[in-house]
Amino acid sequence: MTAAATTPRQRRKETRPQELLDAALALFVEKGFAATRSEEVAQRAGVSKGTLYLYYPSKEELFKAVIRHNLSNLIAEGQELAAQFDGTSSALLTLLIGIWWERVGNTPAAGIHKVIIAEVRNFPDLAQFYTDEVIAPADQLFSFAVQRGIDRGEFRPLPAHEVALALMAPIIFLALHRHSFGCCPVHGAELDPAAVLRTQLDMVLRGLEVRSA
Amino acid sequence: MTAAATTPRQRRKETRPQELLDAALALFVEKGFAATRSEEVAQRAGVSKGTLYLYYPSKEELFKAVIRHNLSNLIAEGQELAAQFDGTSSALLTLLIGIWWERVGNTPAAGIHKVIIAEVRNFPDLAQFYTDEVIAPADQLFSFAVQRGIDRGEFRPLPAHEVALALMAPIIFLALHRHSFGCCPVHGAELDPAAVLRTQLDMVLRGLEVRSA
Amino acid sequence: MTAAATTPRQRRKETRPQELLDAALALFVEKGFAATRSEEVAQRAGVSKGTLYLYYPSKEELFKAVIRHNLSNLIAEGQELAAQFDGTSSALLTLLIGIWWERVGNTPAAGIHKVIIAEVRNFPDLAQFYTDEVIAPADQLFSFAVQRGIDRGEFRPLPAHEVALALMAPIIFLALHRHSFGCCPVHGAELDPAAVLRTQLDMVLRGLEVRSA
Amino acid sequence: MTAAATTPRQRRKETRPQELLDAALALFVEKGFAATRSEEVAQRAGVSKGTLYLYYPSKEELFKAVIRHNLSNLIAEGQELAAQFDGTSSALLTLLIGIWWERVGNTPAAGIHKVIIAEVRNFPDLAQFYTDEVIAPADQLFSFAVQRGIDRGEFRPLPAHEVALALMAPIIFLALHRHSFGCCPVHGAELDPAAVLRTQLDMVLRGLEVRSA
DNA sequence: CATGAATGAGACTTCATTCAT
DNA sequence: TATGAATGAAGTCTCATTCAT
Repeated sequence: MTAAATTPRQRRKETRPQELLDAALALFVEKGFAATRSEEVAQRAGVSKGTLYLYYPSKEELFKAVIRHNLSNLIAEGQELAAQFDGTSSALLTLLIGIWWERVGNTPAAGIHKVIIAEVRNFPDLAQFYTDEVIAPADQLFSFAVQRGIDRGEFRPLPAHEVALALMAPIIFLALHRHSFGCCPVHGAELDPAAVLRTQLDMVLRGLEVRSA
Repeated sequence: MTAAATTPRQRRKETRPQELLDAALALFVEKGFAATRSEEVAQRAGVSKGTLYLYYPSKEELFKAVIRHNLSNLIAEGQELAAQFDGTSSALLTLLIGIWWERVGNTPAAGIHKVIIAEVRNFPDLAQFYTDEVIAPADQLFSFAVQRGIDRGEFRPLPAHEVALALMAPIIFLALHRHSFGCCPVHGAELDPAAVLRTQLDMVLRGLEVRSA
Repeated sequence: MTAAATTPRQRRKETRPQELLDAALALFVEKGFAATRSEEVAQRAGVSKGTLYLYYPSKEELFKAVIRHNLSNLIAEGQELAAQFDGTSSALLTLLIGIWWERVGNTPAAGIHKVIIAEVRNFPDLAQFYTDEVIAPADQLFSFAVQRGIDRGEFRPLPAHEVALALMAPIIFLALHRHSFGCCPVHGAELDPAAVLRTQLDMVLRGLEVRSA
Repeated sequence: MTAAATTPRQRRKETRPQELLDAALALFVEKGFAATRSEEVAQRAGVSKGTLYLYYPSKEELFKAVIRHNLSNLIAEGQELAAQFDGTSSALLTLLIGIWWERVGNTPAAGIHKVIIAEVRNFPDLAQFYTDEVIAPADQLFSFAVQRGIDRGEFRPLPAHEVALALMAPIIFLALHRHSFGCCPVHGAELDPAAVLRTQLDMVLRGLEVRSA
């Protein structure tokens, strides 16, 4: 009856959005956007269905918030990092991919891409939002790093954008796998993600670099 | 006696399955498995809802039939081809990928993988079916071709299975893209698929081959 | 190619109605009227769905035919028998019930009453038909036999119609049981029908007869 | 701001189950289990289809709840009463049957047996539930009362279980009739239920009692 | 006569969203 | 703010009946 400095409920109020976002991320990734029931999101966040709608006016807006919260910021960081980077372009790319792996690839956030790919055509607004907020900036970031390597004579003069895609392909491939077959106990689809990622990037970088001799 | 007031009610038992399969493929790829209404499939095939269920006892069985019809056979062909192939392993891989591109990548069938990835977790039976019928055999096929190259001294001695994945990654990446962002008029996500595929595989093969000098 | 005196198909044609009626009786009794699919009836009779509709224009007409074939005739026979009977009224009733048991109670036809009871309210036409063709005549038959006993001083002077019901109740009870719980392997509802019938009728007749001393 | 355009949307969690149970009982008895549409139940209870499913997860569970609510409790009461009863066994049986008539026979609940009989074979789960919850206990109750009469020398030493059936037969017969032919305006099937019941039980008891002289 | 492919109304159940409390 | 009861549109699948062959 005597109030603590901040009662549990008050403290709760400030962290609600975060809790909802986490719950939503987990469920969207697990079941997809359409198949996730809003009640389940609320339940997992420990609130009622009504409360969810108090914070986000619809399931679609909730998903946008999830994307913003988990990906948009990260990409911005990457862009700053790239702008100030000092070492070789191979090192830059390796660093960027390492960061991605740690902060996204190895977390539930990697599943967002799967969800988007699956439902683009049914939710065009969502698709456009994701393109603007995530795909375009990420593309730009990798293209920049590749072009930097070409300009500095480290890489062969290939079309930067396509090379960027070649670099992102294994990343995305892995992210998709981890959140589809990788999750289900489906016999015959096991993978060691870190090893696969290393092998693939190694191969691509090796094919990209100028051969000294 | 007067002009027909109702539907023609054509009888075409022979061609129905094919028509239904085509309609189903198109819609599953466009909207996903769960989001495709069975009535829509029927309509697109020019029949009534009931007729669809005359041929396939459930939406899930319909999807399995789509997979079998579009992918299972093709993979079997590839396996035969690989077994009798005579040229270099690079040529074999290039040929296999070329065939895939022509018969799958460049057709709606490429979208099946997207659908599966999206819905594995909600339809485990479907996932297992796809793994058994498509993923495992395809994996085996590419691994075989890579191992052949290693055994014949054409490729560096890398783990065959992981290299196979590196080869399939761009294919799958492309297939996914073509049937997600590539379909929507989403500004900023355009791609020239054939060119991308060429670049990526080129890079991987280049990284794979033994350097003579 | 040379025709036999009667080809199988020709012989079939004459027995079709009988076969359809038998199949229908079995299925209606097993699953009820509404729950029996007409296709199943056809299948069990070894013909196609269309053929069934060639002989009976609707499921309802088919059921009426089943009733007529299995019950109407029997009751008419009973009425003739009662009219000419010579012995005691107890003997007459025992005979009538014996015949019923042999020709109806112990055959699938006993299930018809269950079906009717279950679906009267959804199919009033059927109900009226059954009342006119079966219930009323049967009632009349038993009432007649009871009244005969009273008139001849064998039975106490009770209201004949109500006594008739008391006599029919165990019969009907048994028929219903045999075709509901008695069919399912439902633990705790087993019964020895013949014994039960004997006990019950014994009791009723004993309560009905005039006590000599 | 203007007059409500939509439904009142009352909130009455407390009274809903009772209202739904009543509506369900009425409709199941009128039309049978399979033929009753869940939407109709909801409508009759004054709620929407969705609301029904808020309280009972399926039509089958709804029916089970109806059975429990209307019969299970009553039988338990009867068992207590029988255990403490002091008078003759004839009086006990007459009392039990009187209670049944008042609380079940003369209410819609009497129709439940009809529904069950009609659909046992199509819904085995329901049948088993009814057997366990109703038939077995009722059987036990009547058998107990009969055996008590035999043990106390009031009744002839007949097999108790079969006598119990003879006593229940008219009850059930009546219940079935009241909710089948008795409901429809079917000419030729009228009955005065109370009188019939009296006549039949009288006769059975008369046949059961030990004759003093 | 016989067939069985085709139809389409209709059943149960789910779930995003609203709103009275 | 927070709740959770209530809504109703929508989706899968069934089946009596029809009709072209």
